Amino acid sequence: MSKDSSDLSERAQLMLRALIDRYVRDGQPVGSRTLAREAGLDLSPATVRNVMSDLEALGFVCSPHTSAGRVPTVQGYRFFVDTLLKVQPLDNESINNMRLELSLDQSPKDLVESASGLLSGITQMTGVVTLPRQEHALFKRVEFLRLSGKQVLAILVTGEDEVQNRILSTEKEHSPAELQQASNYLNELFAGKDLTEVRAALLHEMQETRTHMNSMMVTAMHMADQVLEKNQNDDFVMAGQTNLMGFQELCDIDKLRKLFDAFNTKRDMLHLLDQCIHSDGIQIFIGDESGYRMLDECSMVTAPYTVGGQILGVLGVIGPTRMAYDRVIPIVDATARLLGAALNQKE
Amino acid sequence: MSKDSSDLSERAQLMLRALIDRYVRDGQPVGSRTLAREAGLDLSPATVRNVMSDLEALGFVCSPHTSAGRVPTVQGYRFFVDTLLKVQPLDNESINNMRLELSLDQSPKDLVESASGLLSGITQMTGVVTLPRQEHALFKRVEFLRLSGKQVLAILVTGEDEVQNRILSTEKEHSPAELQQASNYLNELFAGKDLTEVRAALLHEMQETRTHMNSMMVTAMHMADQVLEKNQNDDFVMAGQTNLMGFQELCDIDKLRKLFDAFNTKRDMLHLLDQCIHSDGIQIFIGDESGYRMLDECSMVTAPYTVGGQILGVLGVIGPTRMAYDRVIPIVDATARLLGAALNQKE
DNA sequence: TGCTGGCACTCTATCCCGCGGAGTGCCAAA
DNA sequence: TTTGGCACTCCGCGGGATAGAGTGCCAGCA
Repeated sequence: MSKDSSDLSERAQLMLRALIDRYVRDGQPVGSRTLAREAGLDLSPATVRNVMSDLEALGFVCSPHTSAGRVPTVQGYRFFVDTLLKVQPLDNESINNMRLELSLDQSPKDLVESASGLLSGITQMTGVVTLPRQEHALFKRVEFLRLSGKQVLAILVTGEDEVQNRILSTEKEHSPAELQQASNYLNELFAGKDLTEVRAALLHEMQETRTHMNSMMVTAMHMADQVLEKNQNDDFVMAGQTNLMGFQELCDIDKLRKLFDAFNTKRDMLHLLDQCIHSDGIQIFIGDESGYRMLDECSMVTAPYTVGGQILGVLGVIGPTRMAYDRVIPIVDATARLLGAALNQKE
Repeated sequence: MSKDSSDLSERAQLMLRALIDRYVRDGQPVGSRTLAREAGLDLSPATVRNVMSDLEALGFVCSPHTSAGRVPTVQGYRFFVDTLLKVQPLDNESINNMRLELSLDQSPKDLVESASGLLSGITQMTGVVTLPRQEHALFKRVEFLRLSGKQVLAILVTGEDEVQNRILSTEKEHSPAELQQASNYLNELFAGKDLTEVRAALLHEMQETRTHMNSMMVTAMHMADQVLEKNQNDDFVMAGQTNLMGFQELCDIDKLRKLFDAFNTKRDMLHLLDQCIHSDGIQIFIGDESGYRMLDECSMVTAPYTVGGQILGVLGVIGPTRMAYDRVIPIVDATARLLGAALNQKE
């Protein structure tokens, strides 16, 4: 038999799958006797041991100590996920229940909360969902209100009545009439475009036609620029963090603390989630693959969610490396679809 | 010696204080020998034992088992806090550092975050701060923007440029001109009043002068009512939850989980914090005094923060029952003052 | 009357020991 | 290639034994 992992004997693959199945179920190292019974291959423990030895040589399993059974390694899980895994499709009832949960009349923010709650509720692990990016939302209109002094309140209405406001500091005081002019000008110019287009148009206008602009237009452009500048929706929502406290592999207070600290570090989490937004399907980080130490004992299964083909964000599940990938993957997948659909109805 | 706790012998009080001091420091039951050394009373361990026996009879201390030292009970801490405690005033440098942290140009929301971070950072426990109530904020103006259909965006500007917006559903479609009229009317009527006054005036107007109102006024009133109705700022910010993972008394995964779940239950936490907002000074819940099971092993020290004599919210620290109250109390107190001051500058 | 030293007692934590169970690796036989 | 057998290893557990810490009580002393 070749030592090349790419054509592992079918029997060995079966055993690896059985071993992971079993280990995922009860978290104990799996011995040859158990596996012989479990794998359904009608082999003796001794034979199983030989196969296990091969799998160990390939780095797919290892034993915590001499006389314990075997445990899957990160490479083992990886191989399993990449080539052995058969996901269990979700039954319609579950999907309908999920759809129901996401179909109530909710704002995008609420939808994201619900989705994250769903993920953690169903998987009994931690759910995470980024807020939808606004880049491709439609510019509907902008209004400016004069506050005190040089402060101006900008109100940006996008998509289907999503509202954001920012307070701008202007160089001089503007009269309400001036502000009205500015907003009229911008609304005419940009109505119906999406925010990236608006941004591009803005840049273009400011560079090319600077000479043809009167002062009102300059002001308007300048304020619009400020409004769009801060328009990064870099945030996410988590749910069910405490679910992870139930797993023995995380019962160590110290690991747990690192993990929770990581959860609270927005910057790192966003960076991690950002890595998933570009792959256009399910993405799986197993153990230390994420590159973040605090997630060493954890895996993350993510999927981007889209509206009209545009990726708006990512969602996923974080749990111990020993998770039921075949169950989690379709759940993440379905949630991403349903969230996309729910957001679509709003927009 | 009388058994009445109100006039515990001075010596016994000294010992109780010494015991709590010591126990707070290292978390181990305190024995008679240690205490004899510590209390500075030049007594033999045997004498100390007699006093301890009295303290135990009074319910101020107890021993985890026959041959362990003594540990303060909730009643012990309570008596200590109520009558023995001498708070250590904060040195000016610390206060200045804190003031610095809160003096940057920040929105109220950011200030609250900073305050909560301060509390958790300095005490190495968990900080919690409610968002400032808006009830006494000044009504500055309101604007209405027509969105699609019967949706109207209401923008309420209060205090020093605090902005809130709500989306209202109206019964019929209003033209921009109608909305302008309505906002003009309300702005004239309410400018400069605080929100409770506005609410009261609104109620009064709607009941008394209904007959004299034209339809525009009715609309305006109705919309104002909707705007104010949802204006409850029921939220809080926590920081440093993971700090609590460091304490042995909470190393039990199960307790920890209950605690964290409690933290995530907004409703309960708000209810708890609400109980503190009415007492006009430092409030201390020790152990099960809060009435919430999940906080049984925890204490909470809170103080309301005020601007111009009005209580705007509560802040505090949550930590193990075994906390250095004499250190925590002045920190909570100072933070409340500083946050009040910082908010005052903004308003 | 209050303080003290002494003494017996109790309870815990820790180490060590021995043992059974589970599982492995290797080997020789089928 | 598979299998049964066998020796070996390691973990986990229960059972003393022991040391340490601390208590309660008592009798003596100021």
